[in-house]
Amino acid sequence: MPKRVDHALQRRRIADAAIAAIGETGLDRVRLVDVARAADATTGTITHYFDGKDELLTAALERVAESLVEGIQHVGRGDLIERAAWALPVDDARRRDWRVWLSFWGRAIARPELAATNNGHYERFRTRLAAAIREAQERGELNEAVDAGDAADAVITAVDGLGVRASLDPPAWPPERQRRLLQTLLGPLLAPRTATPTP
Amino acid sequence: MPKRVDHALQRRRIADAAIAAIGETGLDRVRLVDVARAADATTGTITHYFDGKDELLTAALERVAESLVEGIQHVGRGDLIERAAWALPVDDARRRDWRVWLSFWGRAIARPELAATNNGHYERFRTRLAAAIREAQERGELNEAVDAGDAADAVITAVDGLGVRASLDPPAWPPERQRRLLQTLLGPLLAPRTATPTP
Amino acid sequence: MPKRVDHALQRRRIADAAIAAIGETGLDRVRLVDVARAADATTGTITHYFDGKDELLTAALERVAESLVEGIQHVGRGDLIERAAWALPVDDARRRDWRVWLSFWGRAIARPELAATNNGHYERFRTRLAAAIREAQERGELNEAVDAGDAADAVITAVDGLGVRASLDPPAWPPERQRRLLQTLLGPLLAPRTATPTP
Amino acid sequence: MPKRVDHALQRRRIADAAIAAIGETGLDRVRLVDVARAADATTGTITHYFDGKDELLTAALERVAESLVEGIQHVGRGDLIERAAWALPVDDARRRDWRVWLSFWGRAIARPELAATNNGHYERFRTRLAAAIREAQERGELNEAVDAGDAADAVITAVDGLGVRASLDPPAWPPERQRRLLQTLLGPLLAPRTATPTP
DNA sequence: TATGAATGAGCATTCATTCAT
DNA sequence: AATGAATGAATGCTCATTCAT
Repeated sequence: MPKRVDHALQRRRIADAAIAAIGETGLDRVRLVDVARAADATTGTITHYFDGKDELLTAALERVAESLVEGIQHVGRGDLIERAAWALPVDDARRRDWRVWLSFWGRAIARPELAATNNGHYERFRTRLAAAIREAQERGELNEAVDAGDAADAVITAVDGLGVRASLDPPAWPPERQRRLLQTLLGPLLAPRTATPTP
Repeated sequence: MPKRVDHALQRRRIADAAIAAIGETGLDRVRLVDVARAADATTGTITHYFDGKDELLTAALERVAESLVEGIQHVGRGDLIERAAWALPVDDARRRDWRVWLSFWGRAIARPELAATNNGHYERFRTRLAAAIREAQERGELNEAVDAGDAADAVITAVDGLGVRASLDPPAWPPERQRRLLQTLLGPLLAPRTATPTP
Repeated sequence: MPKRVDHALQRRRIADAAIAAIGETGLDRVRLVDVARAADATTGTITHYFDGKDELLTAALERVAESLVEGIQHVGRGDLIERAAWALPVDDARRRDWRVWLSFWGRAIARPELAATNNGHYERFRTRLAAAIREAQERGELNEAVDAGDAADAVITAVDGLGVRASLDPPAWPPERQRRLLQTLLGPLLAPRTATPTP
Repeated sequence: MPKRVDHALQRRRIADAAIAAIGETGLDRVRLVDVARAADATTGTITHYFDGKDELLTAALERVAESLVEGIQHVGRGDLIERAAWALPVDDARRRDWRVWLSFWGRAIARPELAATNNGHYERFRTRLAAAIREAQERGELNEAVDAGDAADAVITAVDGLGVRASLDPPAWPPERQRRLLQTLLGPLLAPRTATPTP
């Protein structure tokens, strides 16, 4: 009887190895062998599960996006800003994801398909986030004067901006500082109406 | 005597060509020939002025950083948020710069020297920005309750986050939408104190 | 399972091809493709077995040194000078080795590591030779008045000097002439004392 | 009035610079710029005086050969072996010449014209040397039993063999050791017959 | 399935040579 | 005569991909 292998599982295993390798070597420099080594496999095996390097790399990106979405969902309910803070590069796993995420931006710049994938992810983030914001507004937890879609964009923007900065200069951006700046940025905007100006 | 050439000028010319080529082809894919073609020169000429591809590419990054700093300074005084908006990918030149800037982040991830250069630029942005904010606060134009350094970080973060998003999905982010979101994000934070809650 | 290949054997095969190519084209002009062609392989394959051109070339040198040492050992016992003559460029194989050997001298001139390798080989030649000479002296076959180390140096010097000359002008130096000159040079020095003429 | 330049002098100056550069960088690695720098000129100037790199390099070799011949002649008369010893790499100038000389052997291996030039030099050395030996034999200073041509070959061979060894491992071969070995090698062969031991 | 040897296109880099000034 | 900017051919090296076992 031939060795029974879970195809999907193997793909995930290798994609994770790719994430590790990218974080280590950089997206522009990872070789298939690097990924192979990280997956404790050979390049031949990788080719067996992925149709070329590009597909593998894209799979790695998908993995990161998934992990982000899943993660945020599991953070459970609670203060919106706190939940958003979970996505920042505040621990090793998150930092690793950010390094990959960031690298793909540069790549997407000149590759419409990649950009499209990326934008799709953002679309999804935005939709979910807007829904959550609307609910919170209805519960009176957030400023109701702000359009939920705009607020979602604001959150995404703040997280992205912070993610970039902290990913490139981790020593200067310990988790606490990241959280504080996120609060500084989003607090005044999202705070319940009573905090809003009265002309 | 051979043709007299302004060395520094030539370097700038070629670095600009590199920016164009990167914006076109992507940092990870530009070949020296692409830059050469864009500069109306040959690879040999490039080697004459730069010590290899890496040096050329880094010079391109420097050029972008310069152009950003210079640009912002020339925007003249006026509303701080308006001035910051100038740096967003709102026109062709700015979009081009952002494409390059963004690409380098992915590269810097795995190259400490590049990351250091990048962080140096940010340090400088932050310092200048904080000074400007402090002045504005003294003139009563900005919320004095916010620490100038924190405010500077907030502005940078917002601009970066927006830059990323708009660079990867330009059709969805016309200049007006970018400006509006920037205002949404930073307005509440920087608005003069008098505008702050009263009841 | 992929084709099973003896790594060491392949390296030897390719190194031999390099020797052939060097002998043909000259050390300063051999290209990787030349070696590849001679080995009936591609440059990619060579890179698979050697870490760059330098390593390949050095391996070729090692191979020549080995073949020389082995060869001399197999010549079996007998007259010392006759055995030394075996190392001269007197047949195709030996001529080929000499062409390579010679070429490396010029290279070693400006590369300390190469010079060191070279000197290491000489050290070994000298040690073995001196031992052999000492034994022969004890058997009364050689002049006992000469220090074995000095005699070894003399033999090496004579062989080298002749090797150079004959390698660069083979038509003028048929094997017989080489052997005769070697005998002329070393005979008087090594001949048993009693063999010296008494008028 | 245009600058008056001694064409031949300039050629010599540049050829000498080439010798220095070769000794420094190695024949296989010298670039025209290296020579230019050593000559305190530019590559353009070199092209002006030499018809390409090959011609320059060959001129350098000629220079070395000349300097050797001239030198030996100026050593004046006296013991033949002592005069030959002058040509060994025993001082900086001689060492420099040897490095160049040696390098050309490797090159000549695969270039018949170079080999021919080289062999021409040897022919000349041999002729002169044989004449000197014949004279010395007539004066009774040298062993008359040896053919002058053979003796000349012996001297050349010994000097070459020693030159190689000492050039590649100068620390191990101080002038004194070189001279001693030369004496050891050639003494028994050239010594006047009466000087031979009689047990 | 998995392996890893072999391939070969792609590219940066080096450098002799040309030539306008 | 001299300069040095510009050229572009030559070549080593990298690495994704293929495929026999």
